[in-house]
Amino acid sequence: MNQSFYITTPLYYVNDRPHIGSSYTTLIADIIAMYHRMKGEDVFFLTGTDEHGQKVQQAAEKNNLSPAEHCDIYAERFQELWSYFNISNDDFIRTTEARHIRVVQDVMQTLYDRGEIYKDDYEGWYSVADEMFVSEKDHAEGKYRDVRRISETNYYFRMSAYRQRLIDHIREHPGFIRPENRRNEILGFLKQPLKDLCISRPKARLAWGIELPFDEDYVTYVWFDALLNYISAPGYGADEEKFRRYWPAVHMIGKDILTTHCVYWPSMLMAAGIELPEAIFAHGWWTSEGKKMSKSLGNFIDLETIQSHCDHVGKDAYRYFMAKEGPLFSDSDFSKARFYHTYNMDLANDFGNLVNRIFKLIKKYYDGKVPPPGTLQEDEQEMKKAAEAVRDAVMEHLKALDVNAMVSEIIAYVSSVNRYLEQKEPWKLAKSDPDAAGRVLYAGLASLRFSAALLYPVLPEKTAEFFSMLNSGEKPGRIVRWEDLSAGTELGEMKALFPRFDMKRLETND
RNA sequence: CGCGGAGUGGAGCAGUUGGUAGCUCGUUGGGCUCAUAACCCAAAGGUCACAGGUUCAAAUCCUGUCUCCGCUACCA
Repeated sequence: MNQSFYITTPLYYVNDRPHIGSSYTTLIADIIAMYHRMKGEDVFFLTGTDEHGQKVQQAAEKNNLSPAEHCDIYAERFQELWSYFNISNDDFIRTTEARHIRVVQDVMQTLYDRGEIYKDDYEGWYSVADEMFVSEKDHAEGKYRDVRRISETNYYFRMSAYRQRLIDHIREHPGFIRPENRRNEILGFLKQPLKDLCISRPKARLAWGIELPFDEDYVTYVWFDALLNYISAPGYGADEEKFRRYWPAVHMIGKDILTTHCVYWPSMLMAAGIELPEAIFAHGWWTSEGKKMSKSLGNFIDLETIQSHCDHVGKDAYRYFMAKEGPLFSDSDFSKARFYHTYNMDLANDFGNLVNRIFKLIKKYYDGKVPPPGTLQEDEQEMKKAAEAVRDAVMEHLKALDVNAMVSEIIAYVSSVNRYLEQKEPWKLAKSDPDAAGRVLYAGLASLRFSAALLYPVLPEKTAEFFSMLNSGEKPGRIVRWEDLSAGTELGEMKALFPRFDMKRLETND
């Protein structure tokens, strides 16, 4: 049986409107999933929505909807978004689904039976206005209004007991938390004693949640509920074969939810006796035009803005930018100028223009048919070897989940084909030495075909168009051999894959 | 306050067994004209935050200073 690969996005909370940040995690997870499928692996790629909790309940009330109705609207919105971006997720889980609730209650009961959960009173500051508990420090700083001392009885998970085991695991598995700076953050965090985690909410205060199996007066704390999706979706407790096949997962997350994923989640799994995730990768944030995105500044890059960019240069251009320039290891800036500039440089000038010139040369001098390679000479052998080296490098970077490096590697190769052409000048050779010109054009086209095949997860639509132009009967989705470009095939109709974007348009309208 | 990270030519970044600083973009000059005002070549531009120290030799190791940033959890 093929090797399996399981990758997840966080479950998106059905409260905020989707924006660039929501799309980024999903897009890079999608790209990684697609590369693994290209390798022939059996991939399970999961995303979904997190639908419980106080904020959902409040938002629903505000709109005069039941929480369930509210969730339906948002879940659909996310599904439409992923469909718009051609996201290849294999499953979409909603935490309000029965299959999920069953697992949450099952795990909850197991932990309770094992004595991992206990009941206790908590006394602390509570802001009535904001309906939430306030830390000692925040209260001292006067951040919240209407604060009073209250006490509440809740259930607690003995998370503190797992501190040392967690530290050991992180130390013994360097790739468990990535990138390394995040790993250090968590190790730093764990230097202090770990507290137990409050995992319930009294229904009197919050009804919208999964009822505790051992106390009907309480619902499960939303994070405890949500994290379990990673095992409920692949069939934990329901389809053991499927679960064993896919678990453990690689979790792609944003840096904001590092602690929940790297501390709460592994502790929960250890307590339940379940294997820990293979890796947790926390990427950085996008800034917008050089500034931190914030609700108050109102500079969130929302879906409408993204779609208008996609209308100009295609969805693949957006995927490409996310993949190549995205904040994998630190924060990164999304500006219109940078976005369109990158599009022009890499896709229009390098890739698109190169396709165009080679196709035109073949049309002009070879009647539109792929010329025979003849006997490849040293330079062509070099192109072939370089292509294979790029493929290997891309697969290495894939292991590190370094999408930035993967894309850079391929586009640098495409760029080298431009240099190769310039050096060989097939437009001159065509007149003096047609065989040599044919060989060069074959090598150029073979290199482009190889690159296009490798770029498929990043540019699914455009590489499909490329193969259709190539008219070889192939579809992207697998890694090809450089030398398998068959001579004699008549090229299909030509069109500009990536029309240049006129930067002047940025000044005039949008 | 504590812990951690960062400060490299105009911009964004590489650069951990220490040995005369690289990449992409931008800028300037040239070439080519098969191509989407594209492509190719070349040049200019950095005392590698600052001050000390170790060493034959430091962006790279040590010490101190300045600046920026992240984390410090039950409201995900």
